[in-house]
Amino acid sequence: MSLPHAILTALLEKPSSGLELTRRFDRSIGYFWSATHQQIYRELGKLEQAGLIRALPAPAVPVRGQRKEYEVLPAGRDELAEWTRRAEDPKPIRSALLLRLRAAAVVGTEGMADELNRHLRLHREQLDDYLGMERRQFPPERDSEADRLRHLVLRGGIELERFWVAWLTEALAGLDDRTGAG
Amino acid sequence: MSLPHAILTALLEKPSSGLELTRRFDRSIGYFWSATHQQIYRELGKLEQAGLIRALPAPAVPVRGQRKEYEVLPAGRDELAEWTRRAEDPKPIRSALLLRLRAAAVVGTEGMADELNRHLRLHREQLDDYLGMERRQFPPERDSEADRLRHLVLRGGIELERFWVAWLTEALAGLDDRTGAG
DNA sequence: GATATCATGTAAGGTGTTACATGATTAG
DNA sequence: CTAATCATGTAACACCTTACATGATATC
Repeated sequence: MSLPHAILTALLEKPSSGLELTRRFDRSIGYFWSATHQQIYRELGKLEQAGLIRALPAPAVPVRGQRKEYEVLPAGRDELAEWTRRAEDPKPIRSALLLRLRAAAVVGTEGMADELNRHLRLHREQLDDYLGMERRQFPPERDSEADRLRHLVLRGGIELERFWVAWLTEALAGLDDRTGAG
Repeated sequence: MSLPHAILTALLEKPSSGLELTRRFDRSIGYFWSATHQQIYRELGKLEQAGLIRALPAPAVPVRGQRKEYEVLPAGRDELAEWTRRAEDPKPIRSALLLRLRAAAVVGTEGMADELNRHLRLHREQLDDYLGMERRQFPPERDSEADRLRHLVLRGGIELERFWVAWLTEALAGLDDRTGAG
C-alpha cells in the first residue's frame, strides 16, 4: 500500500495534475517508487473518493481531457503522517538478473556476458543521472531539515547504483576468467 | 515473467514437490526471488499444462493432499536457456522505506528513528544469515563453474544487505544530529 | 479417535502492466 | 482544417497477497 502514500507526498510537496505527477514519478520520486499514468489516475480517483485529496477548481460539469489539479486535504496529511509511523518490514528483494545468473549456473552462461555488460552500462548511466541531480538539487548551502532528508534518500539511490556497478564489474571479471569473452 | 523460470531453475537443481519448493524459496532462492506456496502451486499447474515439467509417479487418480513431485522436461530446459539469453532491462527499485523517509521530510520525522533502528537490526540479521550460508555452502575447495556462479549470486545478496546496513547507519546519524534520539 | 503436521489447493481482492480510447489545445 | 501534443481515462490481463478449505499421514 505505498502508491497512495507516494502520491500524497508528491501532492504535499506541490499540488499537481495527473500528468504532472506522472512526470515527477519519472524523475525524482521514480528513483525509489515508479508508477505509470494509469496507476496514478486510478489512485487519484480512489484518494479523492476517500476524501484524502480534492480537485482544485472543479468546473460544474467534469470534462474529459481537461486539466485537473489536486491538493491534499487535512485527512490526507494525517493518513500520511500515520503511515510514516507504522512499523513495516522490508520486503525481500527481487532481482531477475540475479535469478538469471543462477539459472545460467544450470543451463550455461552463453550470452550472459553481453547482458551483464548492457546492465553495467545502464546502471552507470543511472548513477551519472543521480549524481547530476545531487549537484543541482543539493548544493552545500541548502541544508534545511527537509533538504537533508531528501538528500539522504537520493544518496540511497546513488549507493544502490554503485552497488550494482561494483557487483556487475566483479561478475564480468568472473565470467572472463572462464570464457575469455567481454 | 520470472517466477516460472525461478521454479524451472529450482527443479533442475533438484526435482521437488510444491511444499519442498516453497521451503527452498524461503531459503536459498528467496534471497533474490521470493514466492508463497499459493504462487508456486498455481505456477506448477501452468508449467505442467504447458508441457515444460511433469509430475513424477502420477497415481492413476490424482488425490488432493498427496505429495506430488515434479521434474523438468527438455522443453522446460530449452525455455529456461532461452530466457537467460533474452535481453531484459533492470526494473526500477521500489523501497517503501526510502519513500517513507521522503514523506517524513514533509510531515515530520516523529517515530522514524525507531523504525530505522528496527530495519537496521533486521538487515544485520539477514546479513549474518547470508554470511553463514556463504561459509557452509562455499568453502574454498568448492570452485566448479556452477559453484562460482551461485557464489557470485549470494555475494550480490550479501553486498545489498551491507548497503542497507551502511545507509541506515548514516540515516540514523543524520536523525540524531537533529533530535538527539536513538 | 483426537490432534498435529504435512501437503495441496481455492477464492477474493489488491497492485501493476499493456494496449487502447477520447477530448482539449496549440501550431501551421 | 489538419496534425501534433497535452491530458485524462477504460479495459483486460497478469501477478501478488491474504485468508481460508481440504485431504493425507503420523503420534499419542
